[in-house]
Amino acid sequence: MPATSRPTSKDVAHEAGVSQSTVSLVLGGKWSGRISPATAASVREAAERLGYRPNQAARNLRLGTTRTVLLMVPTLTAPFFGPVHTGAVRVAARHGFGVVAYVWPDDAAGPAGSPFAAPREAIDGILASSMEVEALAEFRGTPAVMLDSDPSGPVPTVGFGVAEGMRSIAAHLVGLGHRRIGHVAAAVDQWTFRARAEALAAVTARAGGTLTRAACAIEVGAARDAAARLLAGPDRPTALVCDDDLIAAGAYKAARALGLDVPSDLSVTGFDDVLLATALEPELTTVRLPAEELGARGMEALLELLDGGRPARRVLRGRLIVRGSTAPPPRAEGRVEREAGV
Amino acid sequence: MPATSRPTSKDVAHEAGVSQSTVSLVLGGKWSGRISPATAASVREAAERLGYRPNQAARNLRLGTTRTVLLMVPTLTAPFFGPVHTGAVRVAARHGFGVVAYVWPDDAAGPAGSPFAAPREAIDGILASSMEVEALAEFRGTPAVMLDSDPSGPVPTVGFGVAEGMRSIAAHLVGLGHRRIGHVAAAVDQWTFRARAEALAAVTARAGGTLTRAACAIEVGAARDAAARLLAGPDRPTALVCDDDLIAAGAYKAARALGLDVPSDLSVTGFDDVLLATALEPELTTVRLPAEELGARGMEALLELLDGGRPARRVLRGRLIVRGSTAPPPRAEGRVEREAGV
DNA sequence: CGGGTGAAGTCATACGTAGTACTCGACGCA
DNA sequence: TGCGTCGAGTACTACGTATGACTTCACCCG
Repeated sequence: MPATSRPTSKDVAHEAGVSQSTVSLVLGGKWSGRISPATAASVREAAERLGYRPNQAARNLRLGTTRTVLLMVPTLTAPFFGPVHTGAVRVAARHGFGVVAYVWPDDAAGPAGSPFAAPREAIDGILASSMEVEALAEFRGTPAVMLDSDPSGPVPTVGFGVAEGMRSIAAHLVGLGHRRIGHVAAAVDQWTFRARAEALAAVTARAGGTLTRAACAIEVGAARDAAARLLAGPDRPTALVCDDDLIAAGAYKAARALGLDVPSDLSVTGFDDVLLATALEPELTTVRLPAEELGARGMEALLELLDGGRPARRVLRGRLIVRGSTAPPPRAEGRVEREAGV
Repeated sequence: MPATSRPTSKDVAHEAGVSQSTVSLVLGGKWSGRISPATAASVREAAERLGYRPNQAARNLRLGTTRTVLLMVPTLTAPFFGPVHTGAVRVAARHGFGVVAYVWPDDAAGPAGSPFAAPREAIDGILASSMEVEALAEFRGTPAVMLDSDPSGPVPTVGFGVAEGMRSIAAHLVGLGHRRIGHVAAAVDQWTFRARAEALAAVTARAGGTLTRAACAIEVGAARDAAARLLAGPDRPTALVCDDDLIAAGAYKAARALGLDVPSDLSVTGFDDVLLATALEPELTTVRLPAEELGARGMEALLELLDGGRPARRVLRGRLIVRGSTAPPPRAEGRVEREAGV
C-alpha cells in the first residue's frame, strides 16, 4: 500500500470548482469545443497545484489496456540483450508504455510452470527477441513482434541482415586468401544461426573453399573446446568464423593453447560487436549489429501493431568491422589488401 | 486493446451457478467456514474450464496496489546489471510481482524530463542499484531498497562487502610481494567506489607500500589511457588494481602497448568477475560479486518492506578468485605462494 | 416572442474485483 | 413455540477514470 494516498481527479475537480468529468476531459485533451479555455486553464492549474497524477490502475481498467509490453529475451546476462532492452524501453517510454522484461529461465523449456511466470494478464503486447515463434504459443491472441527471427513466420518481425553480415565476413576472409575455414557455430536451433550457417556455406562453396564445423554452447569454455576440435583436425583451418563474439573469445583461447598467433597463424571473426570485441587482444574483426536500434525499431513496430496498423518489416543492416584478428593466411597465395567496408 | 475479451469473475459465477462474490471469495482463498467445500470445488472447476484469469487492472484498482516494482539501474549494457535484474525478477515473480526496469539515461542527470520517464504512477516500490540516495528524491514516499550503496543512509540497503573484497585483493598482492600499487579507479562518485578506494589505501599503507591513482570512465578505452598514465610515471607500479573488470581489460591493453607481460612484468586485478574476466588472456584475478543474488536478496528485502516489515540488512560477501593475471613482481623480494581463498 | 442552435458543462454509468454487511434457512435449546 | 446461533451464500458498494447522453443557458433569427 502506497504511503500517501494521492489526489484523484475528484480532488482536482473540487479544487477547480468543476466536475470530475470536466477534469477528465481537460486532462485527456478531448475538450476542444466543449470546455472553455479559461476553465481548462484553471483545471490544469489546480492539477498542477495538487500534483495530480492519474491513477494508472483506474485508467487501465476503464480503457481495457495496460500500457505495458512484455519483452522476452533469452537472457540479460549475455552482453547482447541489455542494449536491446534499453532501446525498447526508450521508445516505449516515449509513448507512455512500460516494459516488463521476461528472461527465459535456464531450467525450463518455456515460460510455463517456471518461477518466472510471465505476467501475462497485464500486458498489451509482446516483443520477443531471438526466439522461435513457438515460444509465443501460450500467448496466442496477444499482439507480438519478433526480433531477429524467421521473417517467414506468422508474426511480424524486425531483424538484422544476418545473412548479409555473414556474407561480408566470408567475403572478407576469402578476399584475404583463406580457403580452409572453420565454423564455430552456436549449438542453438534458432533462425538467426541457421541463416548465418547457410550464408557462410554459400560463400565458401562459391570460392571453392572447404568448410568444417563444430557446434558449442554460447559460452567461452565450450567455445574453446569446439575451436580446439576444429584446429586439431587434419587440414587445419586458417580462419575460424564464430557465430558470436563470446565464441570468438573461446577461439582465441584454443589458438593460444596451440601456440598459434592471432592473426598471423589464424584469423578469427566474431559476430555482434559487443563490448568484449574491443577488450580482446587483438581486437576482434566482427559484424556490428545495432542491438539498441533493434529494440527501438521492434518496439515501434509493436506500437504500430497495437494501434491497429500493420507494421512494415524492418531489416537493420549489420556492418563489417575489420580489426586486428584477421590477416592473410600463412603462406598466402591470395590477395592481401584489407577492406574496410562491406 | 486486447484481441479476445477474457472471461471475468462474473462469467465464472454464471458458469458455476453462484454469485460473483462467491467466486471472488473462493479464488481469493478467504472462504474457510463461509463457503462449502463442494461449492468451492465447483467454482474452481468452472474457473479452470473457462480459463479465467483475474483482471490485474481491476485488482490493482480495488486493492490500491500494482504488484509492480521499479528496478533502477545505471545501465543494462555493462555486464554487471543483467544478472542483478535476473535475480530480482526471479524473486519478484515468485511473489506475483512484476519488475519494470528503468535505465538511467546517458544524457540526463536524473530521471526527470528524460525520454525514459519512469512510470512512477504504477509502482509499489523501488529497487535502486548502485546509485546515490538523492536519485530517489522525486520518488519520496515510495518504499525503496538500495543495492550496493551507502548503508548509513536513510534507506534500507542490501550490499556487498566491497571493502572486504578490496582488502582481500590488496592482501593478495601484498602477499605476493607488491609494494608499488597503482589504482585505476572508476571516475564515478558512488559509495561503492569510495569504499573500494579507502580499503585499498588502508591495506597498502599498512604494508608500507605506495599507492598511485588515476581515474577514468568505466570503459575500455578510457581505462587504457588511465592505466598508461600510471605506468608512465617514475616509480612504475608493479601491480594495477582496477575498480572493475572492464577497467582491467583496459589495463591489459596499456600493458601490452608498453611491451609489459601480464603477469610476469605487471599484475592486474579486476572487480566483479563478469563474463569478461575469463575471456581475457590471461584470465583475470578478481573479486566475484554475486550479482544475481544481490538482485534476489534486494527484492526480498523490498517485498518485506512492502509487507510492512523492517528488512534486516543483508551483506553479501565477495570472494577473491585468483587466476592468471597476478604473480610476484619482477625481482620480487616478497613471498611467492599463491593463496586460493580470501 | 417562440423555437432553434451552439457552447459549456454535468450526470450517470461501466470497467472487474474484493470484501463488508446483509439475508435466509435450519437447527438447538429452553 | 420462540429465540438465538450458526452455516452458507448473496447484494451491494467502492476503487478512479473516461465518455456518451443529457442539461442549461444565452443568443439569434424569422
